[in-house]
Amino acid sequence: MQSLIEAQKKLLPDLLQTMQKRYQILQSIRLMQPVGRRSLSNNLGISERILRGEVQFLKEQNLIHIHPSGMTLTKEGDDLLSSLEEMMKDVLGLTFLETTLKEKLHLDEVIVVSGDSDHSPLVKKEMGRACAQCIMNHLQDDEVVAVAGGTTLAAVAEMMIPLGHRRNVLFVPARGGLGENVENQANTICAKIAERAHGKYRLLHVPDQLSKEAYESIIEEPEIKDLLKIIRSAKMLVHGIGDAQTMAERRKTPKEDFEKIKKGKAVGEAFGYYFNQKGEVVHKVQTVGMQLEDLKNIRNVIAVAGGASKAKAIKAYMNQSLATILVTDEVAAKELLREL
Amino acid sequence: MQSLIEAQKKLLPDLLQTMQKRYQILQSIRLMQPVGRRSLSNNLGISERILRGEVQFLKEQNLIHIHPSGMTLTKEGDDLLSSLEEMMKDVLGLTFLETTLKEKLHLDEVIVVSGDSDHSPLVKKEMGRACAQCIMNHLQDDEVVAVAGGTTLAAVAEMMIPLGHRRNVLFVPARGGLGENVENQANTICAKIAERAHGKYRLLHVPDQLSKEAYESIIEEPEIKDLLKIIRSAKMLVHGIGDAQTMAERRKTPKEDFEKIKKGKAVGEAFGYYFNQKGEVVHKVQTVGMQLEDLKNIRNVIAVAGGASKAKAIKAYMNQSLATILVTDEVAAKELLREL
DNA sequence: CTTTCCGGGACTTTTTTTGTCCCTGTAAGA
DNA sequence: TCTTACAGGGACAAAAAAAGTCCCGGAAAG
Repeated sequence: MQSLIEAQKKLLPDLLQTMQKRYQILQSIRLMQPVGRRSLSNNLGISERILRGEVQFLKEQNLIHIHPSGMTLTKEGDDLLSSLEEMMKDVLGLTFLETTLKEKLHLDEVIVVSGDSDHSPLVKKEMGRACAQCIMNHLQDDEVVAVAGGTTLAAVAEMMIPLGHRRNVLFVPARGGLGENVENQANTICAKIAERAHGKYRLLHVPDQLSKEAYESIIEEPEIKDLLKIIRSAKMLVHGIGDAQTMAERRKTPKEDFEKIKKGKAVGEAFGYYFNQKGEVVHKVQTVGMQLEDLKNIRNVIAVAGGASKAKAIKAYMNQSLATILVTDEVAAKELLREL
Repeated sequence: MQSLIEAQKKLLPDLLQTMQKRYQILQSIRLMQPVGRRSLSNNLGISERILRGEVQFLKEQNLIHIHPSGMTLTKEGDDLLSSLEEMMKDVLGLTFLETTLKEKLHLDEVIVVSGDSDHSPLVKKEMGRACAQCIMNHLQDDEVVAVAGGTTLAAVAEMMIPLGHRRNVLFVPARGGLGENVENQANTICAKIAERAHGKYRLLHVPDQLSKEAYESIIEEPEIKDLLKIIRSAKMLVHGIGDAQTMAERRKTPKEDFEKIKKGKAVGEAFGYYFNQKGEVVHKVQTVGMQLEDLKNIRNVIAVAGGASKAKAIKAYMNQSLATILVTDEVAAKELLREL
């Protein structure tokens, strides 16, 4: 197989290029459908005219459907895209990144999508799609899935796919409020994911920034107590990884905590924990729900994060070696590999 | 692998076409090197200008070398071509023909080259090349190879490759004169093959059309007797298959034999034996050397024949099921398959 | 009912491909 | 030694394909 590609490279050097272009177009259509030429060409950075040519071609191949409301993938196009996925990973060298990272980080699985999620929202969506697919691959009947917050998880939620045959899956937020905006809160995302997956969900309504006393009293509430128990029984946790400073700024972080994070030289953040380069916890947001020490009991801990800006954060978090699966993008993967 | 090709067909429909074109050009250069643009374009049926473009491309890819004396394959080009061979067989569906024929004809091996040797001398050469390669694949040290005559075998001789590491291989003609012209006689071809292979050879000098008495006396000659013994010890026989009528006409066939062939409804011929549709021998040219009944003792009986015109002859001969390997071309293979 | 996208038609410009003609150099045969 | 045939390649025009530009009618959403 590799030799075929090598031979083809020799015999048709621009084959790869063209193939990749069309693959990306199909991929983008899948992510944005139904979508028009203009917005698509904007997103892909291709001139509209040239995209039009490609679109016409794809239409002739019966890979896309053209509506007055926009373009959609046909069944055939969707199938083709699926079967193309692993080949393109090979072709683009993503398979190499995946296997190497998997070994070096001692993970069960690494998924790398092509591109840079810092620069293209589509790549972030694609990462979300890959993560959604990954969740489904590991999810079984009657299981609880804990979901964290953040913009990346929002992308996962947006791209979530139905549970299909899986029965009785419950989605819960991993932890209480962390000071995020509503759209990035674990609660919001959890609900959205569950809806898209056609699964059940329960939310954790606790105020942000609890005082010690309030914290201790709230965890005694029967309803909360019950839910916290469920959260700790989760078989799967899905969370993002953020740059420490960015996260601290985005959230309504109290001054003294901010100083603590700064002094501790935190570089990464995940579900309320701030890590320094060595992976040591320098600060944790005080809230209910899943705690770091619970992670070792969870079968699948899926971390999702991409973009060159997050490479350091990912690396720091990986030093904790609590995650079992990493979903990332090309630039982050390369950056990670460069540093290891 | 097949799915990759399928996907590529969808995404780049003219990929196959272009790839095949360039593959054929490379293949033809290999067969004709050193060769100029004009003769090459004539042979390929491509306009000279278009070939020129391709040639330039291939040069830029370092696949061919351009000399004042003509174009040659570079090492890289030759390697590429070799590794491309099996892929193209897959792509062009020749693998399917090979495996199907192999089963239906109960052979050890079937090799199908692309094209029609009736219409293109290059295809005949390619068949010769494939046969030469095949011979080498099965040949071992200290073995005797018996070689028949005919135009196809002449092509094999022309494309013969050196023995390489194989030691002490002896080439001998399979049978005595069959009435052919010099260039198609087993003796001539045997010598040529041996020379090209850098092997030894011995020739069988007996007149055509022997009378019974002459036949019986000649086989008592010590030198002849010795050689005949060697011929019968051959581990490999390489022969062509001809259309009965064509062969009878080409050779100086006596009237009564001609009638016999005609009345027996012979359709095929191989090393002096004429077969009817059922594979029954209706006439044999009286001469010394290998006889039909000796074939079952030979490890590798390689039959080489191509072109739609010979499909019936091949089929007839295959009913004898004495051959172990068939080297043919695409049209003959398809025709054979259609009839089976 | 208006606004906003949607696809697609039409035309020009640009680039690439292909056809045509001719030149110079080399190698083999006379 | 000279001729001849065939090698590759340069140059340029014609043709075709691709890309840029502008604009239109129609469906859907607000």
